[in-house]
Amino acid sequence: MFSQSEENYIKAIYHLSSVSEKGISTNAIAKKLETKASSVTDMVKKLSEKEVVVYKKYQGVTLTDFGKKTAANIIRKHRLWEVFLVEKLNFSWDEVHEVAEQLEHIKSPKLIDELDSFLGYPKRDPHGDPIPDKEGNLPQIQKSLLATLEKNEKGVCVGVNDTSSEFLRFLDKQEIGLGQNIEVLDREPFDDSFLVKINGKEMTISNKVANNIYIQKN
Amino acid sequence: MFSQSEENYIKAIYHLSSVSEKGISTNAIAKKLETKASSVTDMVKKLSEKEVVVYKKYQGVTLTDFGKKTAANIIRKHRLWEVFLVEKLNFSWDEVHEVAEQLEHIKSPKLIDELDSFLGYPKRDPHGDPIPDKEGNLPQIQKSLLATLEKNEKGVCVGVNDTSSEFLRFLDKQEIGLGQNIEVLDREPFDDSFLVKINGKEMTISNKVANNIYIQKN
DNA sequence: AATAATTTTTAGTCTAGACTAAAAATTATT
DNA sequence: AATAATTTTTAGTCTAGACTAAAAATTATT
Repeated sequence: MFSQSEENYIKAIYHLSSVSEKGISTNAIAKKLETKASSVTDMVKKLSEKEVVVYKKYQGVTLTDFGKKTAANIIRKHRLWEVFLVEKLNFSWDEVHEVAEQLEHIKSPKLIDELDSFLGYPKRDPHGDPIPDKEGNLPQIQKSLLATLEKNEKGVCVGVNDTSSEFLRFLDKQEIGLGQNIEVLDREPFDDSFLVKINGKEMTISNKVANNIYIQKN
Repeated sequence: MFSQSEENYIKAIYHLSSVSEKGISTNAIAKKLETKASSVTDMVKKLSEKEVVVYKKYQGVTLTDFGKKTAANIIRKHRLWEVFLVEKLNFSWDEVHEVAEQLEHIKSPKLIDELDSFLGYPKRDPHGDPIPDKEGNLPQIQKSLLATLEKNEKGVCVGVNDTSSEFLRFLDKQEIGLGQNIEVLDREPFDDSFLVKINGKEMTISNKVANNIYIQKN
């Protein structure tokens, strides 16, 4: 059994691992968790004791298989709760994150199994991210950043990179959402912006935005 | 905003207050929370600082109006989550307590309002206890312990005193549940047991059990 | 290769919330 | 009313998890 604090570290390391592939630095973890590197060093030693991570001084940290499974389980809970909030409690996708941060720490296997069943075994959370199964397997869908599409390529919006309320509310305002068809009509070299057709509507999209929308090509 | 620990103290004091009416002793609180009186003294000073309780050394503790409202809010959350677990997630009434103990600490007014609405604004939790409204008002129904009924008195089972899984599972086994009609056919002076008819079925009930079932007389 | 800059760890503190043992206050008993 | 028993508080510790400042190690730069 892990404390909330330990769980937050495990989750942070997991998320950082999916980007960098090799040892995660204490600094990177500190930044993600808005804490200090010295606090991270302490915690990482503790997690190493508990066989959650492998840690060698000055070498950064990697999750063990046990650690990965633990992380997947926390993320499973987080994402299932997000689905619940949006589908059942009228939350919008930009409101769910901080509540799910709390709910993910609730300890009860029955609760989460029943919730999964109650929600109809959803495969994705409201931001398009896949929900790990009970064993911690996370179906990896292949998706591309909108920013990587060439002129005339088409696809469906399947996820977002930035999940901040600011970005999500921006998408709502632009009426951009999951499941919509997107076609790149043109790319503007001057500012790397995109002329796209989203759900039949033409619009210009900045490079920053294009770097935060995931597309499944078709 | 209160810590989980502070919330647990507030809740404990609230529950003890409904029994005793006057200053709650640190010892009583310690017993309820399975901690030591010295720890309680410390916490009670802190809660007094925060205007949640009135505390005079050696005089016990009483909740302020603010404290009562805070307590009612925690209990509201606890009981709404219990309804959710039973109605939506197939928990039985003896399984909900410890999960609700965790869920009651989740901080999100929207969450709890939406949950209330999603559940259809329930008035009672699965054990028959009333759910405080948003303002902290708790509709007090008048109910009597089965043990206080005279021969030939009748009523409906509306609640339980002991909410331990052991007792609740015992009631399940005896097929005794909320909403059922109960009639006292006879009282046995020898062991203070009761001969009752519950839902048409005659049975003998010990004094201990009769002291843990609430009846609304009719 | 030596030095400078950066990152990471160590050593020492702090706070919340628990604990034990002893002291102080209250309540019960003679 | 004095003493005994009980309850409550105080004083001092401990642990988890945070922090700062300094030391040590690593990495980058000349």
